[in-house]
Amino acid sequence: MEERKALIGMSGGVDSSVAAFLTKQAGFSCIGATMRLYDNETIGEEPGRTCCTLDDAEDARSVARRLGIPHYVFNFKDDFEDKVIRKFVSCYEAGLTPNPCIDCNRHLKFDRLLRRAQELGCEYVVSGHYAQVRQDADTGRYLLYKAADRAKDQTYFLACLDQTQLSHILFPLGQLTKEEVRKIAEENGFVTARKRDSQDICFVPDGDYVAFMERYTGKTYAAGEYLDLNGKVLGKHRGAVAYTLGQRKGLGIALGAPAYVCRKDVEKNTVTLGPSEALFSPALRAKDWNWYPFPELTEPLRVTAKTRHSQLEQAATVYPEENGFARVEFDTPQRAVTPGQAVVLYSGEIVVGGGTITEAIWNV
RNA sequence: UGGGAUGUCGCCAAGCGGUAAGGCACCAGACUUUGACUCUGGCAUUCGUAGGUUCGAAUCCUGCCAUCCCAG
Repeated sequence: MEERKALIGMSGGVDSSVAAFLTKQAGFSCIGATMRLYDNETIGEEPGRTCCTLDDAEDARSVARRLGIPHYVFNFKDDFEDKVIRKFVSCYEAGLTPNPCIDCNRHLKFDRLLRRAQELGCEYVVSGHYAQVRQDADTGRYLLYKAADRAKDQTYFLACLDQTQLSHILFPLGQLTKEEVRKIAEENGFVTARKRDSQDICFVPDGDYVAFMERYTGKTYAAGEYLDLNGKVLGKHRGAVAYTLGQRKGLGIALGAPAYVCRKDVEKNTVTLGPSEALFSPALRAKDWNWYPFPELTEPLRVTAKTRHSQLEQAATVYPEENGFARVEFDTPQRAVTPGQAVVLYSGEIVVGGGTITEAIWNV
C-alpha cells in the first residue's frame, strides 16, 4: 500500500512545527510548505512580528530540515492580496468589520494551499490549529470539534470551512494542550519552541489599520461627526472607517463617562456614541452559512453561540430564513454584535455552523 | 465703558489656611491568531498672573490679564 502524503502548512511558529512532527510520526510522507503572502512593500511596513516574514520561513525550513522532510515556499501573494487584503479594505469602506484571519483560512490555507497540495499528490493539508475534525459514522459528514485545550480552541476561525475542505484537513494538535505542544517542540530542539504566539493582523503589524488602509489605497478618509443617541453632534471623528462597534479606546473625546461606538454610518460618515448598555442586541441575522451535522438548517435549533473569538458561548436559538440567511436569537442580549464578523454555533463539543453577521437585530 | 461672575492636568471637577480627590481622554503593559471589549499601571512639586499677609495659601488681601453674562 502506498504511503499517504500530507502537506504541512508551516508558518514558522511552534504550533505548525509540532504539527509537522506529529504528522511525520503518524507515518505520513510529509512535505513542509510556507506561504509567502505579501511583501513588506505591499503593506508598507518594516519586517516585524508577523506570520510570514523571511525569518519565519527560515524557522520553518530549519524545523523541516530537522524532521528530514522537504520544505517549499509558495508564493500566494496574488490571492492573499485579492481575497484577504482587498476584502479587508472594502469591508471597512462598506461599514463592516472584517475578519481577515477567517478569510485567510477559507481562501489561502485551506483552498489555495490545499489545491497545491493535491497537485503534489498529497491527500491532506495539515495545520497547527487547535481544533478537531471527525467523520460522523452515520451520516458520513465531516464534523468540526472543539480543541481539547479549550483555552486555545480556534474553531471560531475555522467554521468557514466546508465539507470538501474538512475532508482533506488534519489538525494534529486538536487533542493536545499548548503546554504539551511547547514541550514537544523543546524536546525536539525546534528553534520555534519558545516563539511567542502570533497576534494582531499579520499585514498590519503595528495595529494601525487605518494608516494601513490610507497607505494601501492612497485615499484619505475624511473626518466626520460624532453623534449621541439622539443625533446631537458631540464632536469630530477621523472618518467612520476608523471605528468598529463597541469600541471605546481611541475615540479621543471626553464625555465624562466611558463612551462606546454604538452605531456607524459610512454613507453619512457619522459615528454614534453612547453608553455600553446601548450596545446590547437580542438577535442577529447572518449569511454564508456552513452547517456541519446537516447540509441545511431546516428548523429552529437550540445552540450556544459566539460572535467573537474570545467570548463565552451564549445560549441561543437559530432560525432558518429565506435565501440562505439565518437568525440567531439569544436568550440574553449580546454586546456589540458586529456586521462582518463571524457567528459560530455550537452544540456541546461540535460546531453546528458558522456564518457571517449581516446585521444586529435591535428589536425582536 | 459701567455692573456681576469665573479662572485647579487635554475635558469635566473636588478642595474653602496645613502642604493638589475623582471621572473622561491619553500613554504603557497584560489578555487575544481579526476588529473590539476587559484588566493593571502611568499621568498637575502645581492651582490665570504679579505681589502681599502668614510658621504655612489653590484656599485670605491687592494689582493686572483672560473668559462669560447683564447693561449699553
